[in-house]
Amino acid sequence: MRTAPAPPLPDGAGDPLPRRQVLADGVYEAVKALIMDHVIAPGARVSIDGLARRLGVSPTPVREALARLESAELVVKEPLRGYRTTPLLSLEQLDDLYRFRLLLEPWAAAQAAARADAAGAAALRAELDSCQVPAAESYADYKALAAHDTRFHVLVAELSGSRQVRTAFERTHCHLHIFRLYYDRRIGRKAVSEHRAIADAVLRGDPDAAREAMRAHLEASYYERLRPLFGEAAAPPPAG
Amino acid sequence: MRTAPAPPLPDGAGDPLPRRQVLADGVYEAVKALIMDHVIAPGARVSIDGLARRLGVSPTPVREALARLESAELVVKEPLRGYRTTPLLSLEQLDDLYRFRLLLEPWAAAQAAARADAAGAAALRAELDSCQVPAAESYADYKALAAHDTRFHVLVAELSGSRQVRTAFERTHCHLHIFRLYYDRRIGRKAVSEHRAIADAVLRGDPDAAREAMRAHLEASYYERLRPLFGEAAAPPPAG
DNA sequence: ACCGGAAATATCCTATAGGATTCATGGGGG
DNA sequence: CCCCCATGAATCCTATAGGATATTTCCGGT
Repeated sequence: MRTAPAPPLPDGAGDPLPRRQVLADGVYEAVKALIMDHVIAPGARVSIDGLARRLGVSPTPVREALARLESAELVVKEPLRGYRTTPLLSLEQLDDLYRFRLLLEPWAAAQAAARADAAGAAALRAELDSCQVPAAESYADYKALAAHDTRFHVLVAELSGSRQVRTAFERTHCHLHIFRLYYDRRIGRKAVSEHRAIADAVLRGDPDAAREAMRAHLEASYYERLRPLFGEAAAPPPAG
Repeated sequence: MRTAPAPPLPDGAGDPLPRRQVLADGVYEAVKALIMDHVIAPGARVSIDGLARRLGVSPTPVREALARLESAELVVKEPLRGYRTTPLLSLEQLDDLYRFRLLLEPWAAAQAAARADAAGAAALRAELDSCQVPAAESYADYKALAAHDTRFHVLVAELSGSRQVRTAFERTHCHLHIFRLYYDRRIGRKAVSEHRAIADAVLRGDPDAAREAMRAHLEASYYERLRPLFGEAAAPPPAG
């Protein structure tokens, strides 16, 4: 018999959970973190009982959390065989993702500019101010910047006034997959300045400028930061 | 004490399940049917233990099924208080939904036309032929037509070649919400002929015609079939 | 008669047990 | 040496039990 614990984990990841109202929620976040930080490798199997032991809970809430993670496409279920983490984004999937973002987000930015109101403007300024400090190079700052990037894009989608667009965008979990793919700590400053350009256009109520700023931001993100990860082959434009 | 069973059910809905590989899958379909057929009313509470008793299974697979149904937005969870079915689509939500569809589906139809290949063409023809027979007025035919409509639109999204677009469209579960809203048995014939116009443009490889045919289909669906359900007030265009 | 609070009931949430299936290991045959 | 099959272990899936929380019912006070 092996009472041996699961493979050793870095720092505190996977330790027994702090008390939450519902365990399944905590398990969801814990497993998401394990996958995002590559503690559980892409394509690896995810044992229900194993996770339950590792997190110190019973399999029941783990099942519920995994069912939700499946809809985020971080894991896939094979009946009677268990769950498995999805592989990292391929180049084709990355192209497809940015083609999709180019379809939705410039439209959302233009709508946000056309609909700008006081509350929205305040929220946008608050989000930008939260990242006033150019992120240092620590891991914590990295995660903070990633969180800001996520919140900013969701906020713009929100300000478009279309719940469908916002939820469709959120359900891509694109930041999750992108930051899972890779992170270059030097990208922060440029991304933040591009965000500022988008926000300026929205706050000034200029739909065309907002649309264009968002398009430029997405293309810069793709060509300058992500596409190079896949080598030097010629990069076709994701826009179809 | 009331050992009285749950509210009586029409025909066989909610009876013990036929044997499936994994119970959670069967529970998912059964509960979806209960909600779609308004056996469980919009906004009503959905008891986990109650469903388990009604379906003759234990609460464990019911939990898993409900977690998945939540991501389809047919139910919402309130921690420690249980699940509740979502209300029917409001007029604002319907507008938003069609604005979103107008953003994605005409684009998808154009892409499908530009990329048309033999396999895709065959699939498209097969789907149309499956609805050759103009649907009669029975309930079974209604469900068959609804299923065809769903498959047709998903197929066009699929043929666009963008997995993001296809899954984003599927995740709206729009047909599910629309057919839950209402169904007029006389709409079948016109919808099918509109489908044929879209398919013709795709098969002939004409992106502009495909885009336009899809746009016309969506607008007809909205203005002629759905919008009137909400009364006679002036209908503003969903396109923003 | 109406409102507020306490007991009773129902429900949710988590843990555990056991049957069924799949995966891993080791030995025998080609 | 490689392949195939049997055995054992691990895992999944479902059911059930019990503590915790929310809801309903009932009763007394104003």
